[in-house]
Amino acid sequence: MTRKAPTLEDVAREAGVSRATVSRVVNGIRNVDPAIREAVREAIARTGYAPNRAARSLVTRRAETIALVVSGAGDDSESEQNAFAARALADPFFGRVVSGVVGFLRPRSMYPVLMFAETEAARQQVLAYLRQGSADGALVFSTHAEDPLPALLAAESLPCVLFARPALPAPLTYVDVDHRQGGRLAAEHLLARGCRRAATVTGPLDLPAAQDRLSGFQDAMARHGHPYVPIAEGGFTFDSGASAMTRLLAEHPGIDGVFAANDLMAQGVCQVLRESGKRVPEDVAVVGFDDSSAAVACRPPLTTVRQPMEEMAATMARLLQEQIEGELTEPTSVIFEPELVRRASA
Amino acid sequence: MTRKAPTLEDVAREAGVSRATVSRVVNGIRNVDPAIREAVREAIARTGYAPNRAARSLVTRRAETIALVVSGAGDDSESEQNAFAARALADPFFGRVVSGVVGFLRPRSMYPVLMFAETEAARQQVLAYLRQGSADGALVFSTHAEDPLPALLAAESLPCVLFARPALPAPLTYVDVDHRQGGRLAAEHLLARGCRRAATVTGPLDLPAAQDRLSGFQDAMARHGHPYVPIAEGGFTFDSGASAMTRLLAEHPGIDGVFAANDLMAQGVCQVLRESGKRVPEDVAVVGFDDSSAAVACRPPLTTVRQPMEEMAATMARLLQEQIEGELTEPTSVIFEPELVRRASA
DNA sequence: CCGGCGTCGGAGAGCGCTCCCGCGGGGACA
DNA sequence: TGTCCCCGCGGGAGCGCTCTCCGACGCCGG
Repeated sequence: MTRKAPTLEDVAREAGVSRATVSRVVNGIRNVDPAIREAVREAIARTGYAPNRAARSLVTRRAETIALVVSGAGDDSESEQNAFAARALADPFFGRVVSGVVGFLRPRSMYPVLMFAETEAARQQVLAYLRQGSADGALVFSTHAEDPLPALLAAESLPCVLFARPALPAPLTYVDVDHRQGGRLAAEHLLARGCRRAATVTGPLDLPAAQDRLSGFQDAMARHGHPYVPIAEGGFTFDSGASAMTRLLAEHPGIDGVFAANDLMAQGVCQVLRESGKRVPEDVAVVGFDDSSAAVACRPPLTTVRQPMEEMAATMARLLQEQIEGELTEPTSVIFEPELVRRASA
Repeated sequence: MTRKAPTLEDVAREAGVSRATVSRVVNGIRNVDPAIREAVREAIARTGYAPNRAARSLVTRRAETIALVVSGAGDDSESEQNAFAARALADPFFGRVVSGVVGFLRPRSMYPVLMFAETEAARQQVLAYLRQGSADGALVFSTHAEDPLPALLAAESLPCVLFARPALPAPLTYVDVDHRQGGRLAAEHLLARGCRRAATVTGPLDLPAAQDRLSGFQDAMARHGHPYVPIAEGGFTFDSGASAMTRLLAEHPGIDGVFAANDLMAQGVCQVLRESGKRVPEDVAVVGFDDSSAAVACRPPLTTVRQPMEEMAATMARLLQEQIEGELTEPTSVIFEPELVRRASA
C-alpha cells in the first residue's frame, strides 16, 4: 500500500539495462535482443511492475479512454438528474450498446467512462472532461431530437461518434440503421400476412428516426396500393403507445394490422387491443421495432424489426478510435440494414 | 485540433504571474490576492485553459477515477462475454446502482469506468487497471457467490468496496441491506394479513443474502407459532420462481401466502398461481424482494421489500473515496434497513 | 586486414503539473 | 522607529514515462 510501486527505472536496474530498453520491451517495439528482452520480462515479473498510466498519457497525449455519453433533456433538479441515469440504463437498448462497445474496447484494454449530459452544466462537464484529456473522444447517445451536445463537440473539434443521424445536421460521424428500410420490412410483412387496413403508431416526429420509419412504412404501403394509412404519434413509451392505439381504434375500428415504431409502444398497443377484445395476431397483427427485451416479454411475443445494436455500437467505437488516431479526418457514417424477426404477434 | 492546448505556463504568461500562482487559483487554494486571482481567472477564460489530467495525476498520484466492476462467472467464449455485459445491464437493479454512484461522483467531477470481470483474464485486467493507477479504486458488484475478485483485490490492498457481504469472508468494506430484517418484514406482513400457511421461494442458498432472507423469514414465522415453513430454492430468475412454485403447490396445495426472495421469482410465482386458478392476493398473497421495475410491471403489482439501492450505491462510492483518501484504513461496512412497499399482491 | 554500414542500447530532454522552500514586503507590537 | 512575523508570490525540482539522438559494436565486403 504505502510502499511505492516499482517504476521503469527500478525494472531497468533489476535487469541491468536502461530505462529506454525496458520501455521498448513493454511497448513491444522491435530492435531488442531476444536475450535482453527475456531478462527484462523476468525483471518485470519479479518487481511486479505496472506502467503508470498518467506518466504515459502525459507524453503520448492520449488517455486511452473514451466516454460513453447518454445525452438528453431534463430539468436541473437533483432527483431528476438521478432519474435520468436510471431511466437511460433501464432501457434494454442500453445493455446491448454497452455490450457492443465493451466488445470492441476490451481487447484493447480500454474501458468506457459513463457520463450523462441532460443539463447544460452536465454538458459543460463532458466538454471539460474531453478538453482536459481525461478521455480521447466520446460516443454520444442522444435521447431527444434537439440535443445541443453534438454541435458543441463539433465546435471544439473533439473526436466523437453519434448514435443515429442528428436532427440538427452537423458535420459529424454517426452510425445508424436504415429506418426507412425497417418501416418497409414492417409494411411488407403486414401486407404479406394479408392485412388490408394497417395503421401505424409513430415515434416523436421531430426525431429523424421516427420520421424515416414512418415514411418507409408509408411508401411501401402506397406502392402496394394503400396510399392512405392511419397514423397516431406516440412518444416511444408504453403509455404513449397505448393511448395512440386507443385513438386509432376510435377512428378506425376496422384496423387489422399495426406497425409500432418501437417495442415498448407495441406492448401498449397489444394491451389496448386485448382490452378491446381483439386477438393478436388473429384480429390485428402487430409489428414492433428494436427487438428489445420488451419484444420477448410481450404477450404475444412481438414480431419486430431488429437493429444490430451490438455491431452498431462496436462500429461506433471503431470509428471513434480511427478518428482519434487521425486515420479518419472526414465525417464518415455507417448505415446498417435492419432485419425482421418473426414471432407470434404478426 | 492540431494547435496544442494552452498550459499553465501560457496562462501564467498571459496573466503576468508565475505558474505556481495560476495553479493555486485553479485549485482554489487560499493565500492569493483577490486582484491577482481575478486577473488569473480572466487569463484562464481568455486562453480557454483546461488543466491536463495526466500531468496532474502524475504528481498527485491520483487518477480521480473509480471503476465500477460487475463481477461474476462465465465461460471464456466471446459471445458469452458480451452476453454477460448485456445481461448485467438489463437487470433493473443496475440502473439504480449507477444512478446512486453517479449521484455521488458527479458533484466531484468524477465518472465511473465500467468494467466486467467474468473470466480470469478479465479479472487480471481489472487488477492491472488499478495497479497502473488508471483508477483509484473499485466498486464491486458480484453476481455470484464464489467470486474470487474481492480476495484478489484484498491481496494487493487495492481500495475497493463490495456490494453485499461476500460469501467468502474477506477483510473488506461492504455495503448491504439487512436481509434478515427484510425476511422478517415479509413474514410479519403475511401474518398480519391473516396468512396461516405461508411458504417461501428462496434464492440460491450459497448466497449469504438468500440465506439471510430465508432465516429472517423463518425466525419471524417461528416466533409467531409457525415453526415449519415449506421452502423451495430458486435461482433469482423468473423461470426458477415459477418452477419452485409448481413444486410447492404440488406438495402443499393449501398455501395461502408466498414470500419470494426477489421480484423476478415473485413474478414467476404469480404466473403459476394464476395458471392454477388461484387469485392473488385473495387466495394466495405474494411478497417479493427488491422493489425492482418487475414489481410494478407484475400483475398484480407486487408488495415487496425495498432496498434503498441509490443510497446504498452512493454510500459505497463515499466509503471508497474515504478509503482512497486514507481516512478509512479499517474495513467498515454499512448495513441499510429495508422497507416494505405495499402494493396489490399482498 | 580495414572501412563502412546496419543494428541495438543508453543518455537525456522534456510532457504539464504540484508542492516545497525561500524571499520580500508590509503590518503590528514594543 | 526598529524588529519580528506572517502572508503572498516565484523558482525549481521532480512525478514516470516516451522518444529522439547518438554512440558503440559487429558483420560483411573489398
